[in-house]
Amino acid sequence: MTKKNYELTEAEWAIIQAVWENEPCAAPTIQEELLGRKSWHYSTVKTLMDRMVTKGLLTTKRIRNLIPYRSAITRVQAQKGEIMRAVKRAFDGALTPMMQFMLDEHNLSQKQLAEMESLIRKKRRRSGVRKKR
Amino acid sequence: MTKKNYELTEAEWAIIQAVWENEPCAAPTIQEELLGRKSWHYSTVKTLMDRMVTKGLLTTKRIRNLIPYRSAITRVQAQKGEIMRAVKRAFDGALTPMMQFMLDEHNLSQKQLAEMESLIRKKRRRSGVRKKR
DNA sequence: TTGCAATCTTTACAAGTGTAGAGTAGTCTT
DNA sequence: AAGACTACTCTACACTTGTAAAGATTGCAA
Repeated sequence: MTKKNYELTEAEWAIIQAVWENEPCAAPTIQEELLGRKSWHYSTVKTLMDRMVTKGLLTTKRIRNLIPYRSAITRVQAQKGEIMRAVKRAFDGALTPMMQFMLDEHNLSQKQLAEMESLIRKKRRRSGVRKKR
Repeated sequence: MTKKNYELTEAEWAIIQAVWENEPCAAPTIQEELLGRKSWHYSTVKTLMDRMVTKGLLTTKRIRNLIPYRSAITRVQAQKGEIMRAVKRAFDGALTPMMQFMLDEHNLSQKQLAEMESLIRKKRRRSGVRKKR
């Protein structure tokens, strides 16, 4: 069971998002894709991507003179990592306090609150029946 | 209106937590306080703290040979910063999706869900009356 | 007043991160 | 086959972060 926690840097987030939407894809694709948001030169993007391969965030397999990249982790994994990071640092690892904080500190609209509520209700009903996975 | 977003590093979190609980306090105090969790030497702690002063995370005012430190930001500000960081990077800045993700991906207990629900309900009632601050 | 203990200052260094220039190697076109 | 493209490789450099040793000060105790 892999429980590894991925913590991406700002730049890595930018890259991997582009990869998720284009994989398999070569570095030039990503560089172009990112233009506008990030004005990174090709070598910048390539360097970042290669480092990400080393870290296990992306994978590659050379095909002649082309190196297609793929993501090695899913968006969900990355999102989880980001949340874990926050909860660990700022809330002593306790998720509920973090969620309560969010409810308190960010004023959500009536509609958002309503959505959350129905979501929770659904969840409660389900988890009453289902065994913890 | 200052809306600055503070993003602390791991080490900075450790330090500032100790400061919040002891301020005003000198560097040696913090170093001792942290022993056990972090086996940092005095100069390590002092360096970190001084850098944090430069960054505006702590403040000081020398009194003879003593330099008492105080936090320059509140716990809530720091927590907000941490959350903002996550929501910006991983959820495109949208808070509700992030909360929904948390509900979905981390299986909270019945009790936790119930707590959340009542919290939201309370919030809804209140925000129905109150003007958005 | 001398010395010791407590505290602070200065300097350093390795690893990680953001950023990129310059050069090399396949490939396509004429 | 030579030139032009395209994609890749290598190397570098500044800044941040974690970590700390060694030296300078200050204040109190004897």
